[in-house]
Amino acid sequence: MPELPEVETVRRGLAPVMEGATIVDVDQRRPDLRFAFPQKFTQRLKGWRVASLDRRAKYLLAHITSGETLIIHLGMSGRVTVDPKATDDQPQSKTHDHVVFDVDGPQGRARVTYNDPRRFGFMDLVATDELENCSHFAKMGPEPLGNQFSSEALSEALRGKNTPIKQALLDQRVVAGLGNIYVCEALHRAGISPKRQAKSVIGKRAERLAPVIRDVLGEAIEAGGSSLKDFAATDGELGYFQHRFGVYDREGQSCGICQATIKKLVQSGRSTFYCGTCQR
DNA sequence: AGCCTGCCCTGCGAGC
DNA sequence: TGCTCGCAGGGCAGGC
Repeated sequence: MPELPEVETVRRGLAPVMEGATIVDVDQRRPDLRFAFPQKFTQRLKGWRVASLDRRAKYLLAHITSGETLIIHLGMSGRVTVDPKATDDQPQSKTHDHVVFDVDGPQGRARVTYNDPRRFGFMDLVATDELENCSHFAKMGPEPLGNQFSSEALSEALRGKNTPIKQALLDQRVVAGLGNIYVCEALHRAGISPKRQAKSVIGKRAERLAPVIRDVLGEAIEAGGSSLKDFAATDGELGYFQHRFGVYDREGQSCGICQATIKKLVQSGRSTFYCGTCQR
């Protein structure tokens, strides 16, 4: 599911109930998701407070007063919901509710539930001052909405890459947080073919692409993300950026820019949607 | 080192 | 109606 805008939408929904809240209880209902949970997962969380809620690329970060950071990755189908009214009496539990956090914060008690049918998601605990060097982030590229990201930084990261630009943008070392949807959308807006060699996206093309990546992500965050099958915000609200897709999942429909028919191809096993007329 | 493929897992829609 | 197949937003390991 979730690319950067969806994870940011989740972060914004969680922040009011999680930030400053004490983790009263953690119910870990299985030994693993995609990976095993870290050792003594629940014990390392219980009783501590969440200092702040953060995000890096597609990863949700809860900085804990113990000095560790809880890392949550939603994989493809992970979903986090908040039930502010939940009490200890008979919470209704759904299938694939794998972890339940009971928190007590400025806004009172709340139950935060992690649900993930495909279990491609995972959680980890890492020392907060080692976060940048941890395995998840050590090689990761710049945040596309941050100051480190620019057309110069982008063309530098793409320099010499003998791979289609579509695949290069999915590489989290080039820019962090893009997934299949927003790569397709950004390339369409920038008028760049997904098949173009990454190393040729320099100069004017990189100057078009970098700002467009920011725009697409920013607009998607404002729209509450894109809800295809599983994504929803923490309160169950659906995002609506999917209604603004220029190309994604629009094969056979007409391009909003030039009216040509949107095409689909498969690149390294993943669907690419594009306009063969205005993307060059 | 860079690049590619396959795979982890469940659910859902299309097609027969 | 009921099955089988292909495909899905991500990222890792193992191959070349």
